[in-house]
Amino acid sequence: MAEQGGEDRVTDGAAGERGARGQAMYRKVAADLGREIGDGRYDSGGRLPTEGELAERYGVSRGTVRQAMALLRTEGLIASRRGTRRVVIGVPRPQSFGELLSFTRWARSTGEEPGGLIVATDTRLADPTERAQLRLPEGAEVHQVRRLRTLSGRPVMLERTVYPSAVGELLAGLPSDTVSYTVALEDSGVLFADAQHTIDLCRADDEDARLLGCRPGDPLLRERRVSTDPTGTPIEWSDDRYLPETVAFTVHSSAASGSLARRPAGDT
Amino acid sequence: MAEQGGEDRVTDGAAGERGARGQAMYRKVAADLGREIGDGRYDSGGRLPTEGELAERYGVSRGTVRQAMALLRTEGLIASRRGTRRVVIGVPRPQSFGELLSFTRWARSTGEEPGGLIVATDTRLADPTERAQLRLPEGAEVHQVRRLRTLSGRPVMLERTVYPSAVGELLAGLPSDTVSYTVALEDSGVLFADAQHTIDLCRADDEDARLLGCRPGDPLLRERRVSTDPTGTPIEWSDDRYLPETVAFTVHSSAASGSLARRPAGDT
DNA sequence: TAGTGGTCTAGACCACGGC
DNA sequence: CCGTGGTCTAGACCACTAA
Repeated sequence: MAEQGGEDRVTDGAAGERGARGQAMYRKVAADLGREIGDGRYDSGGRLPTEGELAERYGVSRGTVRQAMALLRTEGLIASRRGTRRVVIGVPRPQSFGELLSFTRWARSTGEEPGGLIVATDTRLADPTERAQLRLPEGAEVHQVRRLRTLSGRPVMLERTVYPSAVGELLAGLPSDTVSYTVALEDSGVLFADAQHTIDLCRADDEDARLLGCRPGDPLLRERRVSTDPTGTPIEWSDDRYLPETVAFTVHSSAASGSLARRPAGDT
Repeated sequence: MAEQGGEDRVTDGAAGERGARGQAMYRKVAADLGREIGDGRYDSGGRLPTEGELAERYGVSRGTVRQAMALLRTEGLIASRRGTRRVVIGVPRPQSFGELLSFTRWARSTGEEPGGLIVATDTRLADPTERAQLRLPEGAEVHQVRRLRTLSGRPVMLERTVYPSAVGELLAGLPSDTVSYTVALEDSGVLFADAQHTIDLCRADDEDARLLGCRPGDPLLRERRVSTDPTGTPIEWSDDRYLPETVAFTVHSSAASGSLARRPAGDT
């Protein structure tokens, strides 16, 4: 009767239902509840079923239900305290991690047509900042790509991304009309697992202005990001600058965990 | 030998060490490891001890160690996969949830002297947007406060915060020189548990310009936020506008959970 | 093949909220 | 007082990585 599982694809044969794609049971429970919340089955502020009820409904133990709840909590859908049932505090954000890292995926999810015009590519020695961000040794090379990103033909963002040479070599072999480097990398087995973002306001330099169609000194919303693969190895460092009125970032934070922070302006 | 615990203050008598302030054991383990990571005891990219080692070191079960690890993971300090030890991918951010919501706490943590000049207060019927954000019924009243925030006397941010009337009444009774409303509210038993933030770029209106000392139309970094208490009830809705070069926001996101999202520009 | 984390179970006691 | 979530234990099997 033991019910164990891998993250993907399960040999199965064990008891219990399983998510359609063989996902872990706690993920299925979380996904189901998230969907129900999104469908308005619970009012905002409404009470969820108890752990015991859910455990019985899905035929799992309380621990598994709690794992599902922890997921929903970090996603900002529910709040919980001892003594009372969990309550709904938010709706599912349709944004996946993939859509956050990939301009192409994000654009498509909003119904727009993404485009990318390569402005320049460059392979050279990493400077000290790049070495620090990508955790590279002295003398290491990096591959830089600058691309103008468009939504339905309209310039929206200028992207300057630096990759370690191993990743850069994969990119160099891609067809020149590749829209999404992120997707291409994932197809090559380079998986994105974590990212650290810094969001602030900056001023357009000459290149920004020329490509985005604004004037030097005009304000831009800047997102800088270091992404790492599942082994913790940095695989990209990017500086993305958006024209005003094109994008907003949303974050959930909670006393329980907290991934958002405010910092004095400065570098990195 | 059972080791259970409340979140604060524990009757104790049970086996095992406890954090100095009677915190849960898994929080102590997480805090210890976070400190060690911050002290450079593990290289970035370095491997952590195994679950078993940590369980033995602290005299707890593997489940408790895993709870601690889950915390460190959501905080962006470590990455983990099946088959290999966890690795360090980040350093502890000194920002607590409280410092994120309270300008005063944040300023002090950076060594600056925070100030707040009340520009206006207002009690009136909530407009439809405010009712939606704070989940108030038609006809409900809100209390609005506008304050100019300063760092060491220098204007930095203009804060427009709307509170439900119950909270507003608490604020109305405060001394006029109260620096931190957030701290005052917490002292009154109004606790902050969750917040949903939206970060984008906006243009200074006439009031912004007059108070912040810039010109109308100048760019500002805007953070809008709805905070809820542990019961899931919204307790504030705020629109904070920062002068450029004063602040940056940092966020960690991961494939496992994800609290950051990118959205097309628009309302809320 | 051995080491290590991912998933799950079954049961226990406790703290808190609300009736 | 009772319902509910928070914390913890002890043990199990599995999937994945690396030697």
